Amino acid sequence: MSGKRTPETSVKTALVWLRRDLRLGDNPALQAAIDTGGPVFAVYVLDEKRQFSPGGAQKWFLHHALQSLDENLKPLGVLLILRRGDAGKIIPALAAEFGARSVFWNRRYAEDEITTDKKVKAALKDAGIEPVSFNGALLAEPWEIKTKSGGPYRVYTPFWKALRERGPTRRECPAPSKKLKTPPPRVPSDKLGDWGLVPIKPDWASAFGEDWTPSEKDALDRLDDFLHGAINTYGRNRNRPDKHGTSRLSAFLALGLISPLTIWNRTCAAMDKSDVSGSEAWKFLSEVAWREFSYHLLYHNPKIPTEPFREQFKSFNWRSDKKALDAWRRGMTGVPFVDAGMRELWTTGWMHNRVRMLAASFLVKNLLIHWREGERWFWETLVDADPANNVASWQWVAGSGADAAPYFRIFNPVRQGEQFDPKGDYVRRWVPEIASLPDKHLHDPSSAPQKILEEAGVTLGKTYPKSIIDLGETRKRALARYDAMRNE
DNA sequence: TTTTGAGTTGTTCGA
DNA sequence: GTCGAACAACTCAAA
Repeated sequence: MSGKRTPETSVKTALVWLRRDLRLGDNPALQAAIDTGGPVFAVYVLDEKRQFSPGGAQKWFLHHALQSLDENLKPLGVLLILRRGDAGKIIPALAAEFGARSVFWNRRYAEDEITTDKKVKAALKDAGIEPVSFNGALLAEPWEIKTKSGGPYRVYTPFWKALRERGPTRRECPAPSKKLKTPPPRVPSDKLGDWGLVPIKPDWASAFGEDWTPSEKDALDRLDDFLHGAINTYGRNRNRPDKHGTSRLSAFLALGLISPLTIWNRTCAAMDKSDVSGSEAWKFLSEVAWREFSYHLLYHNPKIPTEPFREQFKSFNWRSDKKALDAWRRGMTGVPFVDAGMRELWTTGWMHNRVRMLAASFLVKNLLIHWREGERWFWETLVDADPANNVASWQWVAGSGADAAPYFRIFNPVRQGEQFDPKGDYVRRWVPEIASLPDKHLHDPSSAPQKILEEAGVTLGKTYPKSIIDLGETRKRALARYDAMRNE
């Protein structure tokens, strides 16, 4: 080593460890690091061995988000350092190398993440470096919302009522704008391009760029657009995959390019100016609150990423069926609404929420395949994969989750299609091989007379798969298996 | 302690 | 086509 990288001892160097909070605005850890007045290093560590390390699709998003973050940090004089490996070792080592007085981060809530953070905390303390953590990810942290008897909520509606009454438990902090007085010295960083986050061959993310511009600015623009448009029809159109009825902010929330508090505050401001219908806006915020509820569940029930929330589901008799699982993943089940969703997911890294529910229901109820298989696939293919949301939502659909729907509520993808994609625009877009079928038969090609199939150029089993299961029979089978579990 | 009302997102069947 | 009931019981949260 040629000399010390350590800055003057009179200057307090700060390190901010960024994770799923890749933004400047409303970032308490970054703000605190900058407020120290000394040089600031920002570090992102990629550790693919960890449970909630971004999956394939999210890596694409991450690549662009880091690029954009770096561009935003530069004018402030904050250096973004990229490292790969065990954060438990890398962060304390870097802090020591920089002669940092403090390390700042925003808290995480999954058991595996908490374990890593505790390890880092202990190592820093041993080295005489101060670890400082903040709430940067939630409106209220899991220990801040309690039932009257002091425990965590296990049902959404009373949780939402309590959260709404309490409101966010911290203030939004503005994006830093002043250039730092003492920029930190240059430090080696991994090259983002070397991480291989963006697929090359095959380039399955080729179409992602049409839907996503992963930057903080794009997140704020999306929110702004939403608050000037779709929010006023949110209640009606949020369930319509054939329309642009949602905010499409999930991917930005998942990697923290925007905070839920910023969403909350700007939505409330739009309501106050009475530009926006209150009932529609509250409906939107209640969806943001579902994310909060999932985080609270995950924190208070650390085993739910792998174990059923409801104990009795431990004995549920899942099927294993590689062929069916594969057909589901590829969007080749022969059930148009399910296939449309699974193809949208593969092509764009995102799937409309209504379709997520019925595609998930199809896997766990009609096919009786374990929700963890679905959870794994979604983790790999969603740009918005979120440790809490993904797990809690899959368990909800499977019936093993908190506040689960009664088991007898089994989605029928044909009925759902008729209801939420009535003109078939969504299915025709993603399943073009049956696009010429008339509306009446589009969601259930097997119902079409041979003549109509021929006219539409559809040969079931050839140009488009025959449905791999009978919806009615598999529904009965699922109910029977649920009964068997209950009677054990 | 006991009681009471309620619980994101559905489907089918029969009148 | 439309409507209400049945589908199961159980657990949660608050009074």
